[in-house]
Amino acid sequence: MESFFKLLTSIIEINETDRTFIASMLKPKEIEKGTILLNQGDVEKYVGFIENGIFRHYSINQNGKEVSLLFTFENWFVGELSSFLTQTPSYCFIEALTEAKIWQLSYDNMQKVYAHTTVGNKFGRIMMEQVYIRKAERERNLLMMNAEERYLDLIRQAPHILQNIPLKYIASYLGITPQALSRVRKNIN
Amino acid sequence: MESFFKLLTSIIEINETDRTFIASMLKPKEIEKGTILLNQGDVEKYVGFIENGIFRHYSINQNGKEVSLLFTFENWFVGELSSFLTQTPSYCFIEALTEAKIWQLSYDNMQKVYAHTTVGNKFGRIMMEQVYIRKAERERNLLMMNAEERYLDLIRQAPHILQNIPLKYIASYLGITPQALSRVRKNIN
DNA sequence: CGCCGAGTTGAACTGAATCAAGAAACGTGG
DNA sequence: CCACGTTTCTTGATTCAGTTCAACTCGGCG
Repeated sequence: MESFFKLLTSIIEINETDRTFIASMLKPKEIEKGTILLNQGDVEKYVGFIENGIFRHYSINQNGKEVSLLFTFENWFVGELSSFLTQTPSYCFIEALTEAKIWQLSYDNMQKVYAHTTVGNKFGRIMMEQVYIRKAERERNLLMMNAEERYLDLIRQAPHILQNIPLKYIASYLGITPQALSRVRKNIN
Repeated sequence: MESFFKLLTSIIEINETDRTFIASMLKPKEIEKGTILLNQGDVEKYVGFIENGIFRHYSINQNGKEVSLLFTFENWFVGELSSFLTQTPSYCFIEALTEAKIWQLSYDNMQKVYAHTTVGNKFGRIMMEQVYIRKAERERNLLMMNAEERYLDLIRQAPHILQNIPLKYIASYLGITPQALSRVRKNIN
């Protein structure tokens, strides 16, 4: 739990009361490798702070095509935000790619944090700003770069992904097939 | 300015003091059709609430390829958020597709609103949640749909775009050429 | 009128998908 | 620790969605 407050206090000062209040709402959860944390169609009830472990967010469309949307690592959050924020069914799955430990905060408790702490909304705003910026950058990459450029950008921006995630998932994250990624990698080496 | 407070009060209650404080920081701006509101490489100093008018956000890469990233309409905001929030150079342009009137809030004044009003952070958080959700949906569309599906989704979700924006811009928003869009449209009619 | 940008249509081309098969890595049970 | 089966990754051949290049139509505006 310390790692969560380390992130929090790097963004905002927090008094002891708020800290105790928030701490009381975080529930630890140990997760086995391969666990599906959230199913497509279910409502996301939690956002989890990752103490350790790696998660993959992915979606499957009507034709059975699967795409990876996000990989999340320690000291960041796991959870389907679109579903969590609106409390409507999720369009994506979340699975644990490794065993993991997270600290979960339920939607109801999140609302209490927003209502009863002085820091909640500011912290929430700044977190949302950060995830927004990442999504906006991804939109631009998908629209303006070809497969090779997107791959090069990924290994520049997030080399830890390459070291920890199977290539087939990286391929679908980049919007290409594993075969195409294999050829891109062959080409640049 | 009423339309801005209408949106604000639809999300959060606001007292007279805060309202007056925020109102004092909004500066009106009349904009001619074709005006470039923001240049690639410049830092976005304002976020603007659109009283009327239509704007296009677009980016141009090294190869001269231009893509439209966002169209914004009345009762919503115009401004390059990634640049505004980080106060770093923008990767995109904003142009007025029509004449327009907006209410501008500078970055410095925005910080004052966050620091000195009780509603600022909550309103900011909820706005960021909304723009995040839109971007996440767009990411999914770009990764999971082909050109025709993206077009059909656009006219379903945002028919006003089709009615107000030249097809060449819609094409690049969808990530395709005007020729490809023309063929998609021919195909579905 | 004539010009100019937007939109359409056609033909050739290309980046990436698909289909298919083999090689390498991985996990599991003996 | 090895053997076997399974999954991941690679490579080749073919196909296809969308690009590029080029020409033409249309509508608005000087």
